[in-house]
Amino acid sequence: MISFEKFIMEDGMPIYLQILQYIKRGIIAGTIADGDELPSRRMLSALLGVNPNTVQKAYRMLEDEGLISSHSGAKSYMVLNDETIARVRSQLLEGDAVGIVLSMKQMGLSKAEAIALLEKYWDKEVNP
Amino acid sequence: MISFEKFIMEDGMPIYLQILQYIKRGIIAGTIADGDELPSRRMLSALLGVNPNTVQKAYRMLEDEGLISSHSGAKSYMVLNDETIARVRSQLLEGDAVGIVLSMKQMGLSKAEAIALLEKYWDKEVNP
DNA sequence: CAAACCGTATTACTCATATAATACAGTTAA
DNA sequence: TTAACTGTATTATATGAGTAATACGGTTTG
Repeated sequence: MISFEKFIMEDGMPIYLQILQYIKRGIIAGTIADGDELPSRRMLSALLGVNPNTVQKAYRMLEDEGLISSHSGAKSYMVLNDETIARVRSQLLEGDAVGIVLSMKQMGLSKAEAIALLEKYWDKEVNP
Repeated sequence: MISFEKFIMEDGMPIYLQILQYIKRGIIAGTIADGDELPSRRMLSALLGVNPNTVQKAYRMLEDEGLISSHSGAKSYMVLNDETIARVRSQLLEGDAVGIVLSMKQMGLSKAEAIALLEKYWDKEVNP
C-alpha cells in the first residue's frame, strides 16, 4: 500500500496536481513501484481531508497517463515499466530544474550562489 | 522605468503573483531600486497581454507590503530601504530554497545529485 | 486651461478548482 | 450469499482568478 505519510499539502497549487506530483516523485524515488496498491479514493480523501472527487481527478489523470490501472469495483494498482519510469523522471526533473534555474537567475544569483543556497537549506527541517 | 523584458509568463500560477514575484526577485537582484518608476497599470497590462485589473491587483499588494507608493493621478514608484530589501530577500530565498529541497527530497535525490542537476541545467536556455 | 495621461473603483461575466450529496454497479471476503 | 468495500458518475454549489467594459477624479505637461 502506497503511503501518503510524507505528503505535505501546500496552497497555491491545485490539490489534484499535488497528488499527481507526489506519486510521480515517489516513482522517481523508487518508493512507489510496479504492482503497488493505491489507497482507495475514499480512504485517501479522508486521510488528506479533501473531497473524494479531488482524489478521483488525480487518479483519473494517472490512469490516462498509463501509470495506474483501475477497474470498477476492484482496487487500483501502479502499472510501471522501465520506459514509463524514465519518461516520468525526465518530465519531472527537467521541469523542476528549469523552474529553479529561472527563479535563481531572476534573483541575480550566480551558479555558485545558487548551489550554496541549496546546500545551506538541504539539511534543514522542511516538514511542519 | 522598471523593465519587464525578462518577464516570462507561466501557467499554473496566478498572473498577479507572478508579477509580484518578478518585482521581488528584481529587488533582490538589484535591478530594481528605490525611487524607480513603475510602468502604469494600463501600459504593463498591454505589454503582458493581461487585464489592467490583474496588474492593479499585483500593484495593490506591493503597496500593502510597503514596497511601492501610489497616489491617484500620479505615477507609481518603488519605495525601498535596507530593512525592506532584507525582508524580501529572506522571504523569497528561504521560500524558494525550501521548495526546491522538498521537491528534490521527495524524488529521493541526494544533495550531490541535486547540485549536479542544478549545474546541468544552469547554462541551458530557459526562455521560449 | 486643456488634453493626455495617471490611479482607483465598480459591475458583470467566464472558467477552473473544490466541495457536497448522492447513486449505481462491480469485486471481494467472511 | 451478503455485507463491506471498490470504482465510477451525476448534479449542484461556492469560491477565486481572470477578463471585460466603463467610469470618476487627480496629476502632469504643453
